[in-house]
Amino acid sequence: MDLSTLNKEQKEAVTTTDGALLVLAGAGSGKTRVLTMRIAYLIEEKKISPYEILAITFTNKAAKEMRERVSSLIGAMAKNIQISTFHSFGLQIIRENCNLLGYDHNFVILDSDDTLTVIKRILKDLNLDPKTYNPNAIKNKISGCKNELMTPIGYERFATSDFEKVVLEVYKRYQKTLKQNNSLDFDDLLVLPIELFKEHPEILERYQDRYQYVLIDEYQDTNQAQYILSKMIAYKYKNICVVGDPDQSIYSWRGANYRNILNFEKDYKNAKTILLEENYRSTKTILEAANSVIKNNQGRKEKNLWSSKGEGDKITYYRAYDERDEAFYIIREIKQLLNRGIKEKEIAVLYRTNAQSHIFEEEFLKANLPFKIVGSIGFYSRKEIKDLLAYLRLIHNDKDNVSLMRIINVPKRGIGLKSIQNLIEKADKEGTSMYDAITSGKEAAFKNTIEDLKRVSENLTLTELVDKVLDTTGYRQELESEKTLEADIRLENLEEFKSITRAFEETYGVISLEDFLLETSLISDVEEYKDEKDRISLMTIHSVKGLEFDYVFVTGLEEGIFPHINSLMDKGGLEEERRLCYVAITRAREKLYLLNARKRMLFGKDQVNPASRFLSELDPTLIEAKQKEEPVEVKLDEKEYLHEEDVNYEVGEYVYHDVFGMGRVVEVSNTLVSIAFKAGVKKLMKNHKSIKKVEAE
DNA sequence: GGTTAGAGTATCTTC
DNA sequence: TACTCTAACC
Repeated sequence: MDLSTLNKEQKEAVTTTDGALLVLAGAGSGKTRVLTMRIAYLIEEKKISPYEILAITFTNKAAKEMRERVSSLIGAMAKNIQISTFHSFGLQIIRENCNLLGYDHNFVILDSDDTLTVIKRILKDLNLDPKTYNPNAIKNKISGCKNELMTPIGYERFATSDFEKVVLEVYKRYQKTLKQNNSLDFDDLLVLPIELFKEHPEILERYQDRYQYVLIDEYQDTNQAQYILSKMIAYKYKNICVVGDPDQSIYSWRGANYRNILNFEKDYKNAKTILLEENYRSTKTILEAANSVIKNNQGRKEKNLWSSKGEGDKITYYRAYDERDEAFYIIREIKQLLNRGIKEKEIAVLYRTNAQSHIFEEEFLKANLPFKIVGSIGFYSRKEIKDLLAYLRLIHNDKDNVSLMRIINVPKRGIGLKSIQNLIEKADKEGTSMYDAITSGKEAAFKNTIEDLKRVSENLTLTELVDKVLDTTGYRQELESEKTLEADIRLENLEEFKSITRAFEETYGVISLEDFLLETSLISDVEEYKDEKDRISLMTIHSVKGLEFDYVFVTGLEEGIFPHINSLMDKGGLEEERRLCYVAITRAREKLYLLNARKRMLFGKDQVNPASRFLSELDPTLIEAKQKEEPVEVKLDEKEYLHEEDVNYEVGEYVYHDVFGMGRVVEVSNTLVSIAFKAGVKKLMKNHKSIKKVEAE
């Protein structure tokens, strides 16, 4: 194996295979390279079976990328390595042992919306006002308990205030409800394996023997449950390698404790520590900018990150008039980059909150720039998709009261709140699920529909089942008769859902409903299934962690936005925002753009925010500032690039596009048209002037 | 039981 | 702004 491309420290990190190893890897120091090479080294040089390696990443995206990169080193064997997130690893353990844990194999996983619904329901049962007892706050508190491995009984002695006592009561009921519904939440995916291992040491030992080599990425972001879980698995052989960077710890709000990484040397007595301090990613300018910001955090271990790359371009700071102007500037700049031959996939636009993405989405669409929004304003949280999934889940697990309540009256069947309340009480009295409690009335017709679907589901592919559900429930019909733009989009999304099920069927052959539901429950983003290469990425800073781009635009650098208003109260929160800023800056390889707006629409009101403090922390010599003092005429006037009258297309029609060349229409909706170009399928505005119809010969 | 209007509130980040 | 929830009507 060729290790000659690695520096001394990297090489050491790759070849120190036995025992505990801590790799403190600064941003861009080749961390992923080390991890993937290490796995390849274990297999090729140390002759470790791929089955004996467990690699944990933080996101699905990172897991996917790691597998690809290992695969390019060692080929097909890579698919036998367990590379997954903590949550999907936990899910796997639960699936392999669900009977011991007291769950039926057809359990379902509730997402955070579902959990919130359950909590609201419980508050209602307890006759508590959700205004006094904020359901979201309760949810977070319960999740916090679970991540600290605190059961309701354990929480009892901490619950002293009135609010905490309510949380305790809700927590107790919440656990009971989940169990009754044969369902789990995200936190259970970590908690249950730990419980299992505590009660059944022999099972733990099986996993310890199975995974003799453990690697964990982004260790600074592990919470207590994840920390304990990894410790348990690695306890017997102690071949554990953790990689991380305390300066990039940005998940404390969900229980991550960056001290886990600082305490590693205490946890493993003979642990070896390797520092990776050479940055291969960014120009000196970018790196210095990152350093000048992060050094304002107190109580951090000083690092000496350096780059052998050149100075590079200065950082561009643009102070826009408002958020639209911010988008316009980015679009103008990107167009210039593209003209210079820069690829779309090398450009990223970052923001602090998902809400900021709207304006970019809108303007990018108008400007005809190909983009993808990566992140959690997910496809899967759309109403129609959640409804469809609720049907599928109920077909799969009729104990799932949450799903049942969601769709028993969607589309309208004349089953109102009163009937549902009655059903809940009946089920409660008889000690059954709501589904089983149905015996008569309009509800019985609904039950019949589900029974039919259950029956046919055994002989249909997943995609066929989806169609069947939409047809027999009348869901599709209802949307079709609406004839509104909104209904149109919903129908389009349901079609999109089928393209996902189809993709699954292509990858796995026949996929069972069970596998599909579990597989998708951990993925919030359709983009993770697609692999379109040449698009500009728009995403939150949290989702961009672990990725890198040549050109990076960091937007919304305003007090109240970034740093976010909720973080200004305490020092810890502010320091986490600063780490977030550090992560954002260090994503860029070649050039960094920093932007903010003088005035921004927030909750329907204009707000004027001062520039972010992070900007003033930057060394001014690294920056070239531009700003717009006065509001100017909107340059990208719609008339300039849109036809006034509607243009219509038919599937199969040929068109010519100013940038993408010849293409063929593959899909048409009310406002958009999908066209297959040589460069791939693009979704464009129908009325855009850059598209011209071409008569077929 | 369904519909609608008006009020109230919220978005911070994710598996 | 945009969404959700509630109360009062039909």
